[in-house]
Amino acid sequence: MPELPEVETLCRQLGKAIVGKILIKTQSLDEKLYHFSELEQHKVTSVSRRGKNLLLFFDDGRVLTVHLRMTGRLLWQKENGDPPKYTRFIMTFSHGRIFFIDPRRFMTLTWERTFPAQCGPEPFPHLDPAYLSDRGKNRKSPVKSFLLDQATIAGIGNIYACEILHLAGIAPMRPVCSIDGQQWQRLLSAIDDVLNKAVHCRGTSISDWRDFHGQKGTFQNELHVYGRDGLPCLRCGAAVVRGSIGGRGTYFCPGCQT
DNA sequence: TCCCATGTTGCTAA
DNA sequence: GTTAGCAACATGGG
Repeated sequence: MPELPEVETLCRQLGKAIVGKILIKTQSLDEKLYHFSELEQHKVTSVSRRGKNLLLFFDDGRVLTVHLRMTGRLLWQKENGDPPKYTRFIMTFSHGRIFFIDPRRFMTLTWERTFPAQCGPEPFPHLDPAYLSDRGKNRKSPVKSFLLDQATIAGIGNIYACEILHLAGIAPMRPVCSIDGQQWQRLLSAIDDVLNKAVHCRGTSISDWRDFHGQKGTFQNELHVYGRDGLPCLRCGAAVVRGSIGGRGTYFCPGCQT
């Protein structure tokens, strides 16, 4: 579910709600995971994002790294009341609670002195123009797999990879090493445009994504290819095709992505 | 019933 | 060393 724009949205909202506040209590509603009573009575000093990881820094120097995987959500609630269905973990502050909701239970929480980051550079808000083409110059793998590789770039997922390649006019199965200079420029600028716009839209609510306050994002209204197989391309009118690359559903326009 | 799913990891084989 | 493919994780929705 959550890719960079969704995690960035949560990061900003969470920062406003809990930085400087003391975590009073934690509760695990999933016996399989999450026994973090050591977090209690510590103050949150800052909140940041690394790729799709959300990082909560505490005043004892440790970091809680939250990865939402496919269906994880965080929801802030000021009032008392029952936790929503699929709530797996609860953090209680003096002024509200955070529900960690995850139907599929893939979400991971790790509590360490350092955060795990075998992540490549951040594409948001900007990426070094020379980096991508240099890293990709000898690679034969499909450019879409390259974009999804978190060690290459941190934070791009399946929806935004499809949208970025469509905006750049590049077919997703193209070998990375076949991308020419002008196409690298288009790719860079498409990464920049798509991610910045998606952050501005507070993410893509295609099925169940909601932000920290339960609101839908609006980028689902801006999608040009993702989920549009059989429908006309919004740029050239050809029918959008759904294929598979690296085992992931891949939407592209055979008319204007070459 | 079958297939799909916004993610990651680990294994196998080419 | 690369790379592609696939199962696994666990569950809901169409």
